[in-house]
Amino acid sequence: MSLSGPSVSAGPADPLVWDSVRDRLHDRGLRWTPQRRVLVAVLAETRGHVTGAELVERCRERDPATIPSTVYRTLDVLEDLGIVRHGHGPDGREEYHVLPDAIHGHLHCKACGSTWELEATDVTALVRALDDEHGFEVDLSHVTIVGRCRRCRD
Amino acid sequence: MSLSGPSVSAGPADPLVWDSVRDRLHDRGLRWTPQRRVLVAVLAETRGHVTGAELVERCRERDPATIPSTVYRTLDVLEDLGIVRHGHGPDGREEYHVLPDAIHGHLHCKACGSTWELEATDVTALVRALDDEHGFEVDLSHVTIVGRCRRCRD
DNA sequence: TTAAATGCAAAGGGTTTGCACCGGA
DNA sequence: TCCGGTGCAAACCCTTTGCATTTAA
Repeated sequence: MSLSGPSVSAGPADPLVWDSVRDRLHDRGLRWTPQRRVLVAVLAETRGHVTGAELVERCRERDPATIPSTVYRTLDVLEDLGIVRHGHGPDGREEYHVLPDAIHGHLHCKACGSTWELEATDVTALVRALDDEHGFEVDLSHVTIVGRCRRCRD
Repeated sequence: MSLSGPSVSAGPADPLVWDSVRDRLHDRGLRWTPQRRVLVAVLAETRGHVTGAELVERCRERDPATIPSTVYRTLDVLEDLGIVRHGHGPDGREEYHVLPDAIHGHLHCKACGSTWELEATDVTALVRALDDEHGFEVDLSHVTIVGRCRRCRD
């Protein structure tokens, strides 16, 4: 488990992954537009998870003319490409995970609102048990476990 | 884990629990109104989980004059009494769990949409590991794990 | 009597949709 | 040229809030 702060942490991502987005769109006959460039740029400096609304907001910082529906439609496309995944956060909102090759879930403290990443190794036993006993295949990227963190338990 | 069907299963609950609601409200200086009677009656024949919207709908079946805000406000009160709990389902909506004395989470198949209850024993290892390693106390009633069930994995 | 609860209406928030126009390839 | 994308606006859905009115106790 790694601390990721109350909401989201950001940092530069592997440029190669993002450079390829254009080509992957072209391969499918889809287009590389200025609006998509903005969203991809935003995603490239995002680590962890963000809500759709947050992405809209960040795109607007780069291009005030950003339209929400365009962002959401592009997110759909990028999800098809496997570049983002979406799940639902503790507040029930759409939550996007960037670069799901580092698949993880989330731990959320309902007392202080902090969120931590939950790595695959943390839930190995659960994943294996559900598979063995019920044949259920867990989609970890979609998991958010709510509770209280150590500090808030006092 | 117990099968609960694609959405919700219903059945008669322990009458004693529901009879006491009136008294528990009175103990707090709160009131036993016709509208609350309707909601409690609906909850009494509900097992598992329901969304707020579903509860509004079922109340309307009994009393077409049902107002959503009243239902949601009463749900808040009942949550204070520990009679329901709420979390967030796979679609991100408010989801209420009835009679949390049988606390459980949920398994949701994103392929067929079925939902199963996840009992405490299914996640013992996870709960213990998170506690031991990170001091995190899991609120199982808030957990929904998404993935694919045995049938849909083919 | 009187604080709690209701009804109504309106706002709220994030997300989705329809449709005419625009513009990458 | 032509189909995919965009902008805009409106719709959507569930949920929450404010406020005057009603009602349980």
